[in-house]
Amino acid sequence: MQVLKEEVRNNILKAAICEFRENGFKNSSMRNIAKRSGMTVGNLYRYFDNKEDLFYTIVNPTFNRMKEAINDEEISLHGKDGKNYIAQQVTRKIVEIHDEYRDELLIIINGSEGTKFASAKKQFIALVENRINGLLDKIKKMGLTIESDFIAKIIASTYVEGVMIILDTYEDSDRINKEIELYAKFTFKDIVNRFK
Amino acid sequence: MQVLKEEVRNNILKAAICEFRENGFKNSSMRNIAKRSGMTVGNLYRYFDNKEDLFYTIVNPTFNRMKEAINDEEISLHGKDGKNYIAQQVTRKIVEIHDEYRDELLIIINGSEGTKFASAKKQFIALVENRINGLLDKIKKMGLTIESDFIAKIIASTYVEGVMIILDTYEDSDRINKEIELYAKFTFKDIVNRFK
Amino acid sequence: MQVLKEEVRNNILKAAICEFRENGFKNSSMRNIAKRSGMTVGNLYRYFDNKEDLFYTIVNPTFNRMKEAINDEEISLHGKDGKNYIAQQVTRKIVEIHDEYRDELLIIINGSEGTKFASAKKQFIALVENRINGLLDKIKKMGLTIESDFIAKIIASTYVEGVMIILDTYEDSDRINKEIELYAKFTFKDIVNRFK
Amino acid sequence: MQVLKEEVRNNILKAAICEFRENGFKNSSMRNIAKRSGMTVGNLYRYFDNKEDLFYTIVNPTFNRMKEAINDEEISLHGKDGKNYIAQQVTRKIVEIHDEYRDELLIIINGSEGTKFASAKKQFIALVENRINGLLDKIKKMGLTIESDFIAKIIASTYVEGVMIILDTYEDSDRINKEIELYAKFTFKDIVNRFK
DNA sequence: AATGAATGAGCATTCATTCAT
DNA sequence: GATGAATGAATGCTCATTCAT
Repeated sequence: MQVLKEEVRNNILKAAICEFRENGFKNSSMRNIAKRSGMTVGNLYRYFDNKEDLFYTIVNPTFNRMKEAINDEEISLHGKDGKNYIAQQVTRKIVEIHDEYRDELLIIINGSEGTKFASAKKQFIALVENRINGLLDKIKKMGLTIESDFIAKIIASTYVEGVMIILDTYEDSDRINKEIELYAKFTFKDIVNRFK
Repeated sequence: MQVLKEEVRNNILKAAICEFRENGFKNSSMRNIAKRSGMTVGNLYRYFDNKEDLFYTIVNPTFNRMKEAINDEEISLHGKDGKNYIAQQVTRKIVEIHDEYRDELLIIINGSEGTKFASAKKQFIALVENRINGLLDKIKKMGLTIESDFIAKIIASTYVEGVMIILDTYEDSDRINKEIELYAKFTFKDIVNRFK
Repeated sequence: MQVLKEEVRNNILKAAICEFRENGFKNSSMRNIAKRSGMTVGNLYRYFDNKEDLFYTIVNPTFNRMKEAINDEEISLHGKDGKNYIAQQVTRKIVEIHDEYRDELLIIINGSEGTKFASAKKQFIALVENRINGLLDKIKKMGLTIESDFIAKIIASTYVEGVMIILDTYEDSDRINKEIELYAKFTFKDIVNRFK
Repeated sequence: MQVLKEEVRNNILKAAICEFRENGFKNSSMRNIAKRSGMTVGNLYRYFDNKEDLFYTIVNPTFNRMKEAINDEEISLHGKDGKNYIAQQVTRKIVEIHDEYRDELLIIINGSEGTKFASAKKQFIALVENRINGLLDKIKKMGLTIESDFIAKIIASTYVEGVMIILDTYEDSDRINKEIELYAKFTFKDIVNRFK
C-alpha cells in the first residue's frame, strides 16, 4: 500500500519540528530527521529542496502570522487607556498563535542561529517597537519628555523577550495564557509614570 | 616579514572576536580566523591551544567581571528607593565593563552555543533575579500580592536582554551608556505600582 | 553502480587489512583505505565508526582466539614428554588460527602501536611464559639449577617471535604449518639438556 | 661566547636519542628534540637535513657495527665445538657494541617503525642465519637430516630476539653481559640433539 | 650561527546532498 | 515514489619543514 504524499510530508515536518526544537537548525541533521520520520534521507529531498527549505517551511507561516498579529491595523488605539488595550489585543493574538504553533515559535526564537531567522526576535521587536511608538507619541503630546527615542525598542524587547521566556518555560496552555496576559499588563502598565 | 609575537596574538584575537561576533562559536572556523588575521591555520595553534582556548581567552575575563558586577555585595539596599539605587550601581558597573568589552559581552550572550558559556545569559539572568527577589520580598512585606512568582525572572531577563540589545544596536560609547542607564531606570522604576 | 552493503564492507576490510599490514595502525590513513577500497572517505564511516573501530573489527577475534589457544586448560601436561606434548597442541591451534587469520595476526604483532593491542605481543609472550614455567618447575624438581630466572621469558618470546617470523616469511599455507610445527619441536625439545 | 658546532651537534644527538628511545621514530617530534637539546627547531635543520637524516645519523653506525660483528670473517669455525665458539665470539662483540650503544640498538629494534630500519631485526637475523648455515652444513655432513632449510632462520631469530629482550630488560651492564652469554649458550647448545 | 614565527600538507571525522537502483 | 550507498567539501587539529630576521 502506497503512503500518501501529504501524509509523508507531514511526518517529515513533525519529525523536523522535534529535531529543530531539540537541537536548533545548525545542530539538527537531515539523517536524524529522516530517522525520526521513519524514512530515508534521500526521500526527504523529494519533499524539500534542502535543510533550509525544510526549516523555512516549518517556520515561515508562524513567523508571518506573528508579524501580522503585531501589525494588525484593525487593532488601534482608542480610549485613554489605549496602550493597555492594544497590548491586550496583541497579546491575545500571540496567545492564539502560540496555541497552534508553540514549537515553531520556539524554534524561531531559540533555534534559528545560522538561518535568516537568526534575527527573528529582532524583527518581532522592531514591529512591536513601531506600534509602541504610536503610544509614545501620545505620551509626548501629553507633555512628557521622553529622553530616549530608544525607549520604544526597549519596551518592545522587554515584551517580546518576556513572552518568549514564558513560552519556553511552561507547557500548560492555560498557564501560558495567564502568564502572558499578566506579563503584558505588567510591561505596559504605568509606562507614563516610569518616565516621570 | 616577521611580526612581533604580541602583535600577532592581538591580530588573532581581533580576528577571532570578529568571527565569533558574526558567526558564534559553533559556526566560526579556525580556517576563517586564520584568513582574517592574515596567517595560516597552523600558526593559530602556536598562540592558542584550540578553538575553545581561543574562545575562552576572549570571553572569560568579561564573563567574570560581569558576575562580580552583578553580585557585588557592597552594593546593597538602603533607603526606600533602594531598588533603584541597586539598579543604578549595577548598571554603572555593567556600563563600565561594556566600555571595555562590548564585543566580548555580545559574544557571550549571542555566540556561545556549544561552549560552557552557552548558559551565560541564563546565569546572568539568574544572578540579577536573585537580587530582584530581594526587592520583591520587600514589596510583598508591603502587603502587595505578586501574582506571578515568575515575575523576578521576567524582569531579570528583560533587563539583561535589554542591555544586550542596546549593546548590539549602538556603536557610540556615550550613547550606549546613556541608553543603558535610562533603560535600567525604566525597568526597575515603579515595580510596585505595576503590581497594583 | 550500487554495490551490496556486505560486499562493500568486505572490500573495506580487505583494503584496511592491506593498509594496516603495510603501515601499521598509526601510519595507516583512512584516506588511503578509502582509496584502496575504491570509495570516498565519508562512506567508510557508514560502515565503521572510526579508525579504531575498523582496526578492532579486524583484529579482535584473532586476538581472542590466540589467547584461548595458548591458555586452553584442556591441553595439559602428561607423560614424561609432556612439555613437547603441550607445545605440539598449542602449536597445532596456532597453526589453525593462522590458516584463517594470517594477516590479522601479523597486524596484531607488528602494526598495533597506538592501539590497545600495542602490548599484544607481550601478552602472548606472558601467556606462553606461564605455561613454560610449568615445565621449568618440573625441570627444577629434577634437580637441575636453572641459572637465569629470565629463561622462561626468553623461550616464550623467541617462540612467539619465531612463529611470527614464519608467518611473515612464507605465503604458502602448508609450508607455514610445516615450519611452525618443526619450529615448536625445535624450541621446546631438550630444554633440559640445554641447561646441563 | 660562541658554542662550538660539534658540541651543539652532540647535544642534538643526545636529545634525539632520548626522544627516539622513548617514542620511536614516528611519535618523536622535531619540536621535542629541539626543546630537549635547549635550542630552536630551525637550528636543528642547520645540523641535520630532516628527521630521517637525524635518525639515520644516530642509528647507522650501530647498525653497521652490528652487521660487521655478526659477519666478521675472522671469527671462524674450528674445533669440534666450533658452533659454540662462534656464538661466544659474536656474543662478545655484541656485548661490546651494546656497552657503547645500548640506546641506539634499542631504537633500531623497537623504535624504527616508519623508517628503512623497520626491518633491521630481520636484517640482523638474516646475517646470523648465514653464519648458522655454516654450522648446519657441518651438521648435515655429520649425517643428520635437517628437515627444514628454514631452521637456520629460526635459530637466528631466536638468538637475535633473545638478545634484544635482554637489552631491553636490564639496565646493569654486567648483568646484561652475563645474561646474553648464558642465553647464547642456551640457544646454540645441543643444536644437534634437537634435530634427532 | 641561531631564532622562532610561519607555512601548508596531512590527519580523522562529519554531514548536507546526490543518484543509481 | 522510495531507498540508502556514495560523495566531497568542510571542520578542528598536528607537525616536519622553511625562512626572514
